[in-house]
Amino acid sequence: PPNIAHKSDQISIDLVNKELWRKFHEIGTEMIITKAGRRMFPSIKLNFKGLDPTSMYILAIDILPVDNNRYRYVYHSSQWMAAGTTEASTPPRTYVHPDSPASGDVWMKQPITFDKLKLTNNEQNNKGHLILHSMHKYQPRIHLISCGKFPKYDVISYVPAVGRIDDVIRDDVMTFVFPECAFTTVTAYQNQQITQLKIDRNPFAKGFRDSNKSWK
Amino acid sequence: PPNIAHKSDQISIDLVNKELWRKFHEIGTEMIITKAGRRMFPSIKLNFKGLDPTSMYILAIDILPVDNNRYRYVYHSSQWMAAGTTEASTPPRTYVHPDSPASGDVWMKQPITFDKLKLTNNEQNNKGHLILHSMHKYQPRIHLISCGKFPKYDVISYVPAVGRIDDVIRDDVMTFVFPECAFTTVTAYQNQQITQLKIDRNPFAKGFRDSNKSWK
DNA sequence: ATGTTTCCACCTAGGTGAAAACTT
DNA sequence: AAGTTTTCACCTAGGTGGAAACAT
Repeated sequence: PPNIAHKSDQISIDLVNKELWRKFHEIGTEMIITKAGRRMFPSIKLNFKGLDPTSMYILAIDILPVDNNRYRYVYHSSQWMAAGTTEASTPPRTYVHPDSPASGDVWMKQPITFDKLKLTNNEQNNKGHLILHSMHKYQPRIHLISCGKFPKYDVISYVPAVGRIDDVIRDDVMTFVFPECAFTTVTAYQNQQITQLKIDRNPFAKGFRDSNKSWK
Repeated sequence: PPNIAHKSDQISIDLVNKELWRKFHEIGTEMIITKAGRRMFPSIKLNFKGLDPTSMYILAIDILPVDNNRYRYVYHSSQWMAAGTTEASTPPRTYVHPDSPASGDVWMKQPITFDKLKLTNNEQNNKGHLILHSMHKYQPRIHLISCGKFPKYDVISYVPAVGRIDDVIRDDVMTFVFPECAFTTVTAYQNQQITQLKIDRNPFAKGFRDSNKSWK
């Protein structure tokens, strides 16, 4: 259709903090989920190329279970083992990046981070957090949706509240998957290497930095 | 034109924190402006009624000088006195509310606050702050711009980056002025009653609360 | 003299992992 | 036993007015 950027454009997305993600992925990334909602660390940070500078795009993310298995962490082998299956969960929510919709211009100007996204295990959550089950493996997906030119007013960028994207026209949606962003959900860290890497890299996380002593 | 809400709709905007603004206005509201940019306190908090729930609106604010006078504060009479005129300043910037554009539904659901707006005296500011001159009197104006239905995707709300609205079609713009929001710009408070009221009401401002002693 | 800038102690607001309490 | 929730000390991030330094 006219006014809609199409897949055939040379659009590409790069995971900016790829190295950090891979460091976690080597060990086995764990994400804490809580009732109140917890950020992901690392967060997904993207670089865009090849967008039409004047077309509007909506950027969204969802997180799909990679299988129906429940996993448990086996300490002596430092591995996650499948431990039974669970029933199918409710359809995943979609988190719309708060800068959406924005012109290609805006998306390409600087790296875009999903740092406000929160994960929860509370099925009743009404704050737009993504609802996941603990002790399961998940794979985030990025969706870029082309939605034509914004009419009439030349406002540079647009930011949506948290919302859903349902019934999208598939031809205008590009989906990107970064395998290094897969993770296992937990309510408390299982692998101490993960804990240490989070403490080392997340500015908000300062555990027992010096010794093996507690704060008290 | 079709799809555009019109002035004839029974649209109204209420200043939610009217009482606080009037308390300041009685004394003579002062707003600190800095090079780096400073928030307004109070901030402008609005309630919307009568919008078309499914039409999109952009909400914006600008701040106009009320005259060409420069003012100085006369301590012994606790009054602002005109003290010479200044040349015409550059055309005022417009600050677009970061939730813009959003559907009438979203604007009406809860009070909308311009709490991210910052004022500066730096003419070279490139962060979208509103540029004002110190020791002048100003009047904020609210602009509500109807821009039709957002096409194709049913995203609930949109938030723009800081930007300008130029060349708007006047028929679709409603402008609201709250006289109690007028203020004088300063780089340091002149009237100590203003200082005290800010300290009392602004949660971020904690001056010498107990006595007349300094922190040191 | 008068107005501005810089720096800072003091706040609010909220993101962390650890530990203890709780649940099943 | 295994997993979840709650609480909390410790952080980052950033909004205040005061005081001193600076500028004109």
